[in-house]
Amino acid sequence: MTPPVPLHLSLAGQAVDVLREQVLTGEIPPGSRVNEVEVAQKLGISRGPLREAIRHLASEGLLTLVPHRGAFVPDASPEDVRALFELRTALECAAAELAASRRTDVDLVRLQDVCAESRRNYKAGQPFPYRLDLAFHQTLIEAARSPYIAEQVRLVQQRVVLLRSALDDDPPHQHASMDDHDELVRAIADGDAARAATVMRRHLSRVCAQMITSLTH
Amino acid sequence: MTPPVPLHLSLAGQAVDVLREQVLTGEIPPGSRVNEVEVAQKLGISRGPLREAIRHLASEGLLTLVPHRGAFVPDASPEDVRALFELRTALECAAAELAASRRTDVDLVRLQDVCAESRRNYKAGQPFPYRLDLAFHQTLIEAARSPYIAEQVRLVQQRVVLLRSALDDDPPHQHASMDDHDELVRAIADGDAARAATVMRRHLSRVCAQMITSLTH
DNA sequence: AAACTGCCAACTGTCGACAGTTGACACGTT
DNA sequence: AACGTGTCAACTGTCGACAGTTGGCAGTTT
Repeated sequence: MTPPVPLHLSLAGQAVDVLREQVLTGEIPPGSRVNEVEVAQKLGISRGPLREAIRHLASEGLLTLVPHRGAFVPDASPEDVRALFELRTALECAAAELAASRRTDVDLVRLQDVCAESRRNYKAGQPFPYRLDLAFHQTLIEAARSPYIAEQVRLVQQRVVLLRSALDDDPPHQHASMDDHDELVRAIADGDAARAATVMRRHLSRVCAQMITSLTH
Repeated sequence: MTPPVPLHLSLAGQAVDVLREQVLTGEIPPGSRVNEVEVAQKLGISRGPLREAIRHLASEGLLTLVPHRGAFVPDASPEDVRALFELRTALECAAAELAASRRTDVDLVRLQDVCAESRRNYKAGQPFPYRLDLAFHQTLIEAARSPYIAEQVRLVQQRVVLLRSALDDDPPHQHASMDDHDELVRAIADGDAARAATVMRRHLSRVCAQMITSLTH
């Protein structure tokens, strides 16, 4: 029944998926260590594939390796957050510019749909789910049609998820984010690359500040 | 005495250095495969550490992995070059802006030194060595003081080195590059972030075009 | 009591061997 | 002769075991 093999990712690949999930959800908390034999047994695999998975996640920035000590889940300082957002800003501003000049009409519809769903959710009293924020930025990246930038944005967003601590809880911030998204879509709809970049920069600057304050309190 | 251990990199780490060198110099030509047992024997190590090294280089984009087939040195299409330079432009334009606003005086001196040495070299009839071009961009990145951007630029530059095919041979292009560098330094000296970004964008656009033409001919 | 020294357990780094898959070659069929 | 099939060698994926290093703990000294 199950497809013979194609679904059957290598053990290392499966381990990457499981570990990534556990790190991003905080099931393996920041600062803690990853014991190779212990985790390998828990996953029912040998240490070889698990090591491969660990190194892979380390290359994505989700783990940090210390020689002869093992792999640790990094916990971030405000300075780290600031530096990481400088990278994110560089990438996503460029993506916003490209999206403004390359977008198709279906790209535009997709972006508007995500924004609309966010509004609906919000008005229904629900918080602005991080899921929809991710979806918006993801859709924008696809509209930019720049595979290398897209890949890097994906990695950076992952690291942001790793550091984010309850960003969903601040209604004024949520409202501002949704406004930013709407304004971004308008700029992209107009094909105004410069304005798209400007709005994106302001948006990420706000998000970064919010993260740092919620990190230090 | 040699420090007790720190010099003693892990076998995997040593393998990474050796392999990276061989890939970047073309000693292992693009399109060719990396045989695990063969290379492991040649390096005098086991397959374990070598596999780790291969995966690491793959995460840097210097090798591409194919399940059950092995690791290959990627050879690029013009479309790849264009997409890669979109990423490079995003990163280095941001770096140029940051450098313009954060540079210290010694940063400025270093940049001017590199430019001066390039000029001297060029007037002496020598070609503009790629080494100095790398040095310039490296110095600019350091002046930007943004560690995450710096790391990504390093990785992208590496991939550019991998694709570049005799860029040193076109004198007009070299001249234009040196002019671009000089103008960049002036913008950074003035603290003019917007102009620095503009010049960097034009510079990389030129380099990209040059690479694509020299790739297709 | 504080500091130093030597030992020990736990864990990572490395190795060699086995199992499963892939692509190619040879053979047989139409 | 072209095509389909079966077999095989080569290589990657995975495993279990050994060696070297690290950090901590107990014992000793001042």
